[in-house]
Amino acid sequence: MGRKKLLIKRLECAKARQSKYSKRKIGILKKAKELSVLCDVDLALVMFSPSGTPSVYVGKDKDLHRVVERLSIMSIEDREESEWKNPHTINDLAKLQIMEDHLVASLDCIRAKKRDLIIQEQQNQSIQASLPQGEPII
Amino acid sequence: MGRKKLLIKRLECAKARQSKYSKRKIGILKKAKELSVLCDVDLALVMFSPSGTPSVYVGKDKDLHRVVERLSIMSIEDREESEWKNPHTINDLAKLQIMEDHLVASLDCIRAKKRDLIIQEQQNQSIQASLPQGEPII
DNA sequence: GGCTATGAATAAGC
DNA sequence: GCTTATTCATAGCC
Repeated sequence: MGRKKLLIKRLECAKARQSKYSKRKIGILKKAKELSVLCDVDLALVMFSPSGTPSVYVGKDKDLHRVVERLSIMSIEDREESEWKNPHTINDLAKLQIMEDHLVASLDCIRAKKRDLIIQEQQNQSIQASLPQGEPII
Repeated sequence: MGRKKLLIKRLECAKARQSKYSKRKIGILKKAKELSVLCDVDLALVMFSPSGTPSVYVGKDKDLHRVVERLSIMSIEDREESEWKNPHTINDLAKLQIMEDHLVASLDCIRAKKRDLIIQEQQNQSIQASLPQGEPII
């Protein structure tokens, strides 16, 4: 769309990339929101500008939020690691700490779920064992 | 766009939601890919159809893949949990175990990074301490 | 899932 | 960022 047809290949000029990104980011964020609302659908979109700034849209399921946050943090971390130039070590340590905290919280959550499931399974088995004999449940 | 202007609100007919999703999914996936290629940008898009099938596009940075996979698994898990009807407990336990393993691996990775940073920081300090006195570095 | 009329997104240019 | 000529995505149909 636009005055001329544009070939979809990497724009070599960095300035052009940033400019194009600024415009199209708005469009795709709108599309994501429309799709999520119209179709009542779980959706997550994360993008990083050429300079590394993340933009996020998460539709409907708010549980996706936490995962997407982690996605953003991890990717920023990866980017800075690859641009490893200055010793902003304290800042990086703080970010790692945040990531670690997030992961520990997620682990706690998952292990709690596991415990619940195991307990529930045991209860099901004892109920089944105490039932009068009938057709075996498959 | 289209024959009439469409208001952006949840389509009440489930059949219409699925149909609309099928069409717009193609459009937004194309947009995501174009943006990622044109602007050479890291991007992740995950959607779940009304019936729960995930569609994914990840552009450029393949490290996002692992996180997006986890995003998909976790969201499927959440969905099935909310549709809690049949005791397919074993299956759920297996999924939780996969998630736990992923998280543990991520934690190991992050803690290793932390150790490296701390050691590096200590080395920087001892180098600095052994330098001749000059202007303090701020 | 394919077909058009139409509304939207956006390429160039300011 | 704002405007406008164009191309693109898609609503309603089948």
